[in-house]
Amino acid sequence: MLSKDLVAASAKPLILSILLYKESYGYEIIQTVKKLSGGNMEWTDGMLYPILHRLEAQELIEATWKTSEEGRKRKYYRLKKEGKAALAKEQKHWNLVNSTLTKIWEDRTCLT
Amino acid sequence: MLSKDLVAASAKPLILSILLYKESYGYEIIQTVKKLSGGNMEWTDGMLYPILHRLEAQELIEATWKTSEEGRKRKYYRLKKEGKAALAKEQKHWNLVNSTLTKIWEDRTCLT
DNA sequence: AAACATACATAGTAAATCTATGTATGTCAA
DNA sequence: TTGACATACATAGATTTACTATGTATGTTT
Repeated sequence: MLSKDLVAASAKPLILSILLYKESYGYEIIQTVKKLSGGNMEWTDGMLYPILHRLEAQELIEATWKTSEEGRKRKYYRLKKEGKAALAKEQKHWNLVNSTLTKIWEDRTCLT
Repeated sequence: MLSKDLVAASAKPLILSILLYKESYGYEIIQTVKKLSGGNMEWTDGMLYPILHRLEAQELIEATWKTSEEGRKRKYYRLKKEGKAALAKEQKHWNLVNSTLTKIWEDRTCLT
């Protein structure tokens, strides 16, 4: 089970990344994350929806209600311009931390 | 400025990694992290000490007071066996999330 | 002797989280 | 046709967490 902290740190970049290439809605995002992670990340809807609402409040994404052919209503989220910029920043930060960790994991002499 | 979440998620693996190869103490750990990250990660002592205390309570690290040649007292932390195992787990989890993000960043077709 | 760097500690406020719960509807098998 | 299950979204509020602000102490430099 992934730590709370790691889930928290990766949720925002993951969601924004998923929405970068196509609109999606809560339920589908959960499935996408599960699939992408090889079944290791299993988000609950109760944790995702508040995050989506927050990202929407921050104007990084925006929502539209649509009705699918089967008649089911879904709230589709789309990445806004500000969201794209935020994603770039998230990506930069993640890579910074990742390279710091990688450095120490691959080369112990970096500590001296 | 790195997000709170990212700092939280990386603090534990970073500290354990630093202690894997040599004993260290709070003040020095802060400097090591700063140096390793190219100046991008600047931890405050107020956030680090509670984490060290927690890791100690979890028996992942253990502390010994020592007096340096200049007469200054320092609390040196050392990685315990359980800490090594915990680090391996942290590393595995981090890499899992990292590869999920990397996958989506490098290959948009993975979403389809 | 003042300023600064080194070194550790924690109370308590401030904030975030996400579990538990609720609503609603479509599909399919028995 | 009804019960089970999957789909789909929402949020109050208890619980947990984080870390700022503050305090102590001492060595070094100017």
